Amino acid sequence: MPHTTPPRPSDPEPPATPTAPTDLGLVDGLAQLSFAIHAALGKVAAGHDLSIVQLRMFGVLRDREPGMQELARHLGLDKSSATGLVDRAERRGLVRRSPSPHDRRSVQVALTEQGHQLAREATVEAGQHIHALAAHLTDEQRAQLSLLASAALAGPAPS
Amino acid sequence: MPHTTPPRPSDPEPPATPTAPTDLGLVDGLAQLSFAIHAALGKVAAGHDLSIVQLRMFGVLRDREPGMQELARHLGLDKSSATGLVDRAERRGLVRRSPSPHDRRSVQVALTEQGHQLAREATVEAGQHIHALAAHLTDEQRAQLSLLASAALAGPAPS
DNA sequence: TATTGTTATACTCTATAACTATA
DNA sequence: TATAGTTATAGAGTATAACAATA
Repeated sequence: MPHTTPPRPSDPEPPATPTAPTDLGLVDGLAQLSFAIHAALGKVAAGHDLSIVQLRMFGVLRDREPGMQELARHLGLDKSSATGLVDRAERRGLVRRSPSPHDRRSVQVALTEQGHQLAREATVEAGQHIHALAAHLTDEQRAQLSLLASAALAGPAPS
Repeated sequence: MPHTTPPRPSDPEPPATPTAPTDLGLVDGLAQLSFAIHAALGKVAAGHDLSIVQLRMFGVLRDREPGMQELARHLGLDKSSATGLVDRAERRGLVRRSPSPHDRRSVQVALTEQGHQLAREATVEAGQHIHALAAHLTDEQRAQLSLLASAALAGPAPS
């Protein structure tokens, strides 16, 4: 587990040498990039009084109206965890449970209009933050990075 | 509520068209890659009955013997959060608190030998997992990805 | 007065197990 | 029996506020 100290807002010392692109290596580079992105998404979420998990749930619900079990599966959680997640969002009027027309045991989870609005805003902000991370790369570098990230994800990865 | 992170005004190219297709690739690609890496690190941590945060703490303690406040700062946490973190690790014999020789208010947090052993193992495993994510890229692509990730991180930390 | 660390409190997130109501 | 969802419970992780000891 690489160290990956996240960006500290209180860091007193500005970088003395601005442009010294040291290669951290694949593992450390990706790990640190991952934490940087995670931190950025956390800020976006916090700006709307949400957690990262809530934000991911909103991402899932943008395109779907899943049942609780399916929602949990999308997020990699147990169904009981999804219950609380949806409870808290529902209390704030961001999502809604509706009875499924086909199965009386099941519910359909959907974003409310307010939830959709928030999801749209957060999507834009997340894009800005992530884009800012790559702001000083050239256009070509950004394109390459985008391509390589997609390529890595496309592979038969998981262990 | 006190979210004072406005979008970077220095962004040179605001999206002229409503739906900027070029950026969506970058943003989604990096976001998903970030989650994939996070998940991989989570598996490594879980394999040792640790959380990702504990794993990061171990990374910090590999090179340092910080005080509680400094440890918290490295992890981006409040000092009160670090108390519990260290408590739980100490109960398992993985870290140790020692009185600071210079400041009687302060303690020094250090890995025990068992903690060091675990940190070494986890480092190796994390490397393997991240490598597996990029296993089907060519050597050149991996090198590029490594370089681009480092370059992105080297830049002026945004937001 | 300021700083270091802990405690008290409250909340989110998470899983396991047990429960209900369907199927 | 099997599945969908909830509840009960327990624990980690987090922050804020208040506190004690020390600087």
